[in-house]
Amino acid sequence: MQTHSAALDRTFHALADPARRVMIERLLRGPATVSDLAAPLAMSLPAVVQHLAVLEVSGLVSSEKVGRVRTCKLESKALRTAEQWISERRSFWESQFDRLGNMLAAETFALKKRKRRKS
Amino acid sequence: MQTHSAALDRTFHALADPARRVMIERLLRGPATVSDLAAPLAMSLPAVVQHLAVLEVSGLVSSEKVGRVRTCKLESKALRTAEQWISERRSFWESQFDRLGNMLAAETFALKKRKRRKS
DNA sequence: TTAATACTTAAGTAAATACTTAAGTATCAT
DNA sequence: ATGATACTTAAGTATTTACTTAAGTATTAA
Repeated sequence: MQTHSAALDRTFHALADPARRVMIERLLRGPATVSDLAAPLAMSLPAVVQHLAVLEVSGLVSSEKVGRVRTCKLESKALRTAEQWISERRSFWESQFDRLGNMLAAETFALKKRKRRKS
Repeated sequence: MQTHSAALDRTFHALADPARRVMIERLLRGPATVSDLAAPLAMSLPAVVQHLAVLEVSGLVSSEKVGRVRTCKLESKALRTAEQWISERRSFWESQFDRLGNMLAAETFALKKRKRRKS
């Protein structure tokens, strides 16, 4: 379990913006140009290019320029890594206790704590 | 598919910081006090409290104060929502094409584009 | 060759982030 | 009552974000 990961920082940060998620959504349907990505967004082209840079640095998107057109596409690896981080932790958490077990664990924890304090 | 979600913004943003992920990691093992969460982190207590606020606003963590001690615990709902957003998109993307199909789709796209341009 | 297209670069700004230190305020233990 | 504990609040700062407008630079089309 590696929680200290600059890659995860970048991926989650990239996903934390609605404009960038809209761009990802568009790329799910297939490759797109910068203009294509900009079309549904209420902001200037340079702003979109900056969002694109965040997506590329995170590894979520790659792009290539041919002629004057830059074509962007999704890279599933980063998405998979982020999903895995969450998934591993969520399933650990959910399997560890059911609703009742959770309460029992909390009691145990409180008890141990009291003992530790006294010593 | 709802990509415009302030809740997702907050959850992904909360997950984008290594200190906050360490705090989550600690909470996977069970409830913890603010001091417990602060212990492994190289920063002041107020800084930790600020991170905790981010986690609480995102819904990833809840806390309750009893006496002078605030006890924090994980809430799996937000984690599940974030995981779902990624999972839905990744599986859509991955099922849509295999490596070869992907290339074919890219060709088709380029072709359509050329036609559009000519009309 | 000229004009339009598709970005790109640069520079500036307002707001949000991630901290800090200093000074509180309730509890709890003695 | 007094001091120690466990936060809390306030206020300040450096950096990063998320934009903007203006002015480029290649390509492509006419």
